Amino acid sequence: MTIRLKDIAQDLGLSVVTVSKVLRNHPDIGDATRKRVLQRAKELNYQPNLAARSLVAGRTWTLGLVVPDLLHPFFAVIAKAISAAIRRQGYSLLISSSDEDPELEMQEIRQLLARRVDVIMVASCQSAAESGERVGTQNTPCILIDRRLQGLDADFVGTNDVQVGELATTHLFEQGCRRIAHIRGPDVSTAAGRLEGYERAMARLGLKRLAGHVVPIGVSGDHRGAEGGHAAAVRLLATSPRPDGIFCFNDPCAIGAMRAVLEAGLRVPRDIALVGCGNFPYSDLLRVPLSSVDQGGEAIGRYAAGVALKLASKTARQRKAKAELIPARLVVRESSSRRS
Amino acid sequence: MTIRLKDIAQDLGLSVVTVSKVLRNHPDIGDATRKRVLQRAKELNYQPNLAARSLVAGRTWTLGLVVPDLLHPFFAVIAKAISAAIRRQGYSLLISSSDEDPELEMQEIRQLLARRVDVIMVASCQSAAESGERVGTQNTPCILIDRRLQGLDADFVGTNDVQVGELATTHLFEQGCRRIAHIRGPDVSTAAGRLEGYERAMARLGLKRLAGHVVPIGVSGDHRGAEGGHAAAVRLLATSPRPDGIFCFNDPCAIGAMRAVLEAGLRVPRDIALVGCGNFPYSDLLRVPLSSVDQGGEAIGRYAAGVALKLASKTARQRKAKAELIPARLVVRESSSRRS
DNA sequence: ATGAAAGCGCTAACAG
DNA sequence: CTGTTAGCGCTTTCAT
Repeated sequence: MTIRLKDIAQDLGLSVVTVSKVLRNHPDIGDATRKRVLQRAKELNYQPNLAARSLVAGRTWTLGLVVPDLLHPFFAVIAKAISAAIRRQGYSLLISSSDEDPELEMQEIRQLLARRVDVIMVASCQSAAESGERVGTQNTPCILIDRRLQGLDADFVGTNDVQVGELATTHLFEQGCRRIAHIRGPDVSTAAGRLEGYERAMARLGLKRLAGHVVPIGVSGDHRGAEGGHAAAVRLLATSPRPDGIFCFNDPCAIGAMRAVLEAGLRVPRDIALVGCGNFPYSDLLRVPLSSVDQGGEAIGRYAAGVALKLASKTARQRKAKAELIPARLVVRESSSRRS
Repeated sequence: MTIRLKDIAQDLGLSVVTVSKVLRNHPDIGDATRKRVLQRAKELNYQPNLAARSLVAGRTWTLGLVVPDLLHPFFAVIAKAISAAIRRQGYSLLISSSDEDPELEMQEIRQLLARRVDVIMVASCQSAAESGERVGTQNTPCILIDRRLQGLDADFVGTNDVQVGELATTHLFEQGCRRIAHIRGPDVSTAAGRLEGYERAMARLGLKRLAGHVVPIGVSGDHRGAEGGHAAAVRLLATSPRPDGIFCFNDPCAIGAMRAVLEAGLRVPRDIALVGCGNFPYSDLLRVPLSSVDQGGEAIGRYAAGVALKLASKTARQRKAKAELIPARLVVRESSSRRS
């Protein structure tokens, strides 16, 4: 039997209210009583029933997080950072993986709503084209992570994706690349931002975007990203003139592209330089260590947690949704070092 | 305002109970009423308040999972598999990372207990030597994942670690290695099991364990595993005779060891063959693709979820704790292929 | 400084 | 078939 407020009250010949007050540090309680209660509570290892507390308080001290894939290090690091940041405040995190399936994502969100989490954070896999109204979270505050959604007025925390594209493209240029191609991602805001950054940089650098040098990855879902990157790179290798640098919209894609380039008997970075995005933990252990743009996943998680806690304490409700762009950072490795 | 049973009851001129019954498919309800209720509930997008339901039911339909590090792909895959398996039954998963800190782990477990999760699953980072009594979960059922604990009578689901050691060692032998070394892990049950497997295999194969050929990794925590593996390998390289094969207790460790070997100007696998454990997602993209023993993380997660659901439906309480060993599987790659 | 009463949203047991 | 009563464990007035 798990012990209740009532048990320790009866034990001490007090009322439940008194005990409750002591346990929540309510001021007007006699010092003697307070000590007795604290003592007994510890002895019995009393744990307040959060469900009961939630029922009356109307909040659960629980946050919800939905990510496309927990196995993906970028989302794992975000989840971990959030978890660490909210723990100290007594919050817990309900995490679910949508497996890059928009339907499943909706279902998970509904589940979180039913559980009355105080805030929902979601890295959505809904196509950016369809309006974000699908992800309605009623009056539960919602924070979009990493990927924006049209038509949903929610806070956003994610990478500055335009900057990602500019950083990568400019770097390739500086390494001597003049025919810079781009393997673009699926229809989500991150891919669009990176493409835009690529295009801006190309324009600024006075480079022409050659025919067939921007190819879509075709398959979505990072678990299949390497295959997609491979296929896309094969198409790029068939163009003429051939690219001498490729900015891949993420690391799995870049890894697949690298394989395609090497299989074609070309050298990385000499013949074709590569830059990815995500800065996978083991990027520097690859056959050719991969240059990559770091998205600052930990900072994203930390920042999102901060916003969530603010939203959860519901004082500041009804304020305008804000977007926070975490700066990206290029990590140069061998795959793009042509002038060492 | 989130809508309640009462709202839709008043709306329809019914009692709360009737509505409640309809929503839970209670049999004896008039067909007409049932339809009206269902209709209205959908219109209003009614979501039952799980907190209230939990309070009366005494269960939360929530499971807790504590892992040492969510970033670690092995634990991420387990979390993902559990999440997917329980979702269909209407359960959710509270996940927390203990950061390989025993104190934090205890704290997280307490938090989960306070939240009255139906079952706690924990991949503990408590040292195996200290008795598992620290991880007391009162009368909340507990499932140990991956790592066993002395003195705690809980279900266990994890890899057959002795088999891991035997598989790896035997394989190195078959590849022609005769001076097989082992970098052993920290004081947790998995490391002990793998060491035992190594020793059994050595004995069976008639090999002598040479002086200094079993070295501890020194640092714990997988995030620092590569450093530890590097340091350990450096020590191994200084022994005489030098090993010609190393079984590393996990992949990060093996990756560090590989770096040490290559830095010493030796070749992998020609001079020294390497086998790790964990089968990291990107193991085959390393400089020298790494042979590794796959622990069947997904199967572990699936199986643990099954046990948890059984435990949660509390019918079968008080049965004896059982251990389920998921078979390991060797994945051979270049780092140990000496006879191709 | 302490306690009695009421109620959070829901369900179980029984009555009509 | 439908509704009444009671209560899950806790907190919030409001008396005392």
